[in-house]
Amino acid sequence: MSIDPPGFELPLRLFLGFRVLIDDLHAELARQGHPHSRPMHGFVLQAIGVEGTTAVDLGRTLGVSKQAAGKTIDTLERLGYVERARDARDTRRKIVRLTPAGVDLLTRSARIFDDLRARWAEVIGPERLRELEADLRRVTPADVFRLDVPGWFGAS
Amino acid sequence: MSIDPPGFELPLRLFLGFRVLIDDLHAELARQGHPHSRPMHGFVLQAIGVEGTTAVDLGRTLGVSKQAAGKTIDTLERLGYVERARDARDTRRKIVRLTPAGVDLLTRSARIFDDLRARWAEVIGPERLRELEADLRRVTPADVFRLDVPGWFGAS
DNA sequence: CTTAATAGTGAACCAGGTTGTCTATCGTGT
DNA sequence: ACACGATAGACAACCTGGTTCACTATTAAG
Repeated sequence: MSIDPPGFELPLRLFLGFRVLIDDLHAELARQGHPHSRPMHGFVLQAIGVEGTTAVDLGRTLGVSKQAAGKTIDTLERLGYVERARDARDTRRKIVRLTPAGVDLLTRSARIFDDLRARWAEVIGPERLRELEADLRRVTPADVFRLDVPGWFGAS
Repeated sequence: MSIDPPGFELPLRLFLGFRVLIDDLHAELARQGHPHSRPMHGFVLQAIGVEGTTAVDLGRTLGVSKQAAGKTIDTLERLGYVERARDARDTRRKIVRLTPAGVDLLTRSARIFDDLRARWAEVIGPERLRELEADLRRVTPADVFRLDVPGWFGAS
């Protein structure tokens, strides 16, 4: 490689760590009956939450337009992970709620993430893993959503 | 948040760490005369390397089709970071090479990444940072390119 | 009660990925 | 020597998912 400073490895390793976790998660989710689940879905379902939300709010949470949020909801609805219901108080709004399949996906994801974390603890040791998480917490912002990964990384 | 296991934080922190580094890099690059540089560009320029490459090879390196690589090269060419030259040995091939602007972008990125890493070292301590990198190396694959981030995270 | 703000939707557009097709050129085997 | 398969690049069509603009329906406020 031409230009390979020490600082160049750090972002790569962080991303690869993220990616390997997400890939392992979805391989396991596919085995557990969610073959069509995509990386974005879990995050969106998490952002929707058990309380439900609306397209506008979801867009705000994820940092995308309400139209983009609406399209994502369409996809999740088609996959059976969410459903839309009219709000009696405000007939403009449509509440987006998790279906049992959506809750199942979130529940399994949670357990699988715990398992993957345990595997990391076996490799690098539980203490080092706790330190790694603590260190990352100190150098990253608190705001957890607003990933807006698709688009953000784009080359345009 | 509804479902918030310990294992759920780890991938988020990894991604946020990656993202905060990349965002800071591009904020600084914009200040240093590269306002149109996007996250993907640095990785692609790195993959092209000072030796140059072809669309087919670049596609192989990045894990995308040769057509997609060609489109990315079009963009970088339009921005003035690479240029295409005919290969005298094989007139089918077009060698993609970094322009001085492309080399400048890579050089500055390298220095800025080093600076950002130094800032992390100030926050969490140099020893902890080395441990963090060593630990990540043990849980991530060696293959550094093939990010194929756009698309991989998609919600389709 | 008029008017401004908000929720959702559709259309047009853009970026960037895919596959399929096509031409030009290279390289090899007979 | 030459035919033929493999390769490089480009073009088109299509898909996804993002954007903005425009529009309707409904709520909230002056």
